[in-house]
Amino acid sequence: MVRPRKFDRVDILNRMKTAFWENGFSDISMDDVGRITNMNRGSVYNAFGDKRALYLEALELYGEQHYGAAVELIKHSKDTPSAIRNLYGTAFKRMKDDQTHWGCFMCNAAVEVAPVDTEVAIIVRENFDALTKAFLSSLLETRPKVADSKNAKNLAQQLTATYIGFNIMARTGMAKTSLKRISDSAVEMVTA
Amino acid sequence: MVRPRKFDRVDILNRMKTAFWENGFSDISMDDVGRITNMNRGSVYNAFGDKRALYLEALELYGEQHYGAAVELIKHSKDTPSAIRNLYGTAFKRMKDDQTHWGCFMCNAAVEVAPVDTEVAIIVRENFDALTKAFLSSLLETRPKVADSKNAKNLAQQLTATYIGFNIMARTGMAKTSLKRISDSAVEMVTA
DNA sequence: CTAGTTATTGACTATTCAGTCAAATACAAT
DNA sequence: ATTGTATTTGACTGAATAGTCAATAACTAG
Repeated sequence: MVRPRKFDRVDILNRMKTAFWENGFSDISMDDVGRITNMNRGSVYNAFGDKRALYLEALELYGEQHYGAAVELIKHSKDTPSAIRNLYGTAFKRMKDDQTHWGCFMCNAAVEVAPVDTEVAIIVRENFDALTKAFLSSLLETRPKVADSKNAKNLAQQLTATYIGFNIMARTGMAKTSLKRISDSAVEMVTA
Repeated sequence: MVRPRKFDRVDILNRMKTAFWENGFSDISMDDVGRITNMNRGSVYNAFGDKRALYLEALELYGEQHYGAAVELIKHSKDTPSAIRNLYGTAFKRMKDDQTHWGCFMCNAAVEVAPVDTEVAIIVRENFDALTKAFLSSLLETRPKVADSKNAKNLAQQLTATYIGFNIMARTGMAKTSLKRISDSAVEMVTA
């Protein structure tokens, strides 16, 4: 009855997730989008709306994938120190796969877009908060002594700030030996 | 002998520092620059070169002012816990003055420009490193027990990461009560 | 007062940008 | 095979972009 789509929506969003992650919102043009997705300009507008809507969907996908995975990883780690090791381990692994240093799309959105787009600001805060909550649960469940001696909520919030700072520093091309210090210190921080 | 300049170079750079800090590089046009500085387009090019050169000077000025001040503040605080209290105290004070949440120009540059401009990347890393060195000196000199029990270099690096994360989160408009947790936890971390 | 030097001015270019649209197309149900 | 419907296409628009330049203005040393 209808002409079928030539493209896979999820595949397109994954490609745009990567592109926006690397280059930000402003430095990706709709011409770039066409090249990256192999879609015609008009088809993109027909399928996704405008550039901002496309960015929003890509960012939400990133959140589900990366922050969702981080929360799960923390939840299923045997205790907070190993949760932190696992979390930073995946970040380091990604830096190896593609010699570039990408940092974190959510953090980039916080800097570039959140101040001028309340919807983006909300998404970013929600994802940060989810990470903090995961740290907090982990502490309360597996490190009650640490949680008690240090104010668990404050500590969880700082662990999120540390993770964000790590990703910003990674994006500047800072040496891995320096980056490693951050995760080591974070581990030490939650080790009774 | 020569026609004198109508403008004060330092004043112009301070204005542009604020503008780039708030809006980033891509979202400030040369028309904006003209409006912000009350300078004619051509005069800007004559005085500063191109947009990138202007951004570089503004960023370097920010580094001297803010990171320079932070390093001095840490150096002249009586110990690391109070250094951290003082550092975050100035950040909170600024957030009060202008109800907006600016975060940190250096962090914004790390995200938006550093990945595509090696000179900016170097400036950003240098400023981050200066902060880390200041934390390290403070620890070694005023908290030798903490420094010894925890690996001071790792800890100093994490304190910088925490500060960066704090500024990114501030830029998303996160509640001050949540932000306060970060600095409280950082203080707790260096309290023997 | 004049000459020499640099700053200012605003109009100009050529490019890039996000977004639009009418026409053509591909399919599947009948 | 025909028809109905959503998708694709590429040319189009108008606005915004960074950067240029020749003419003009302002000052001061002599």
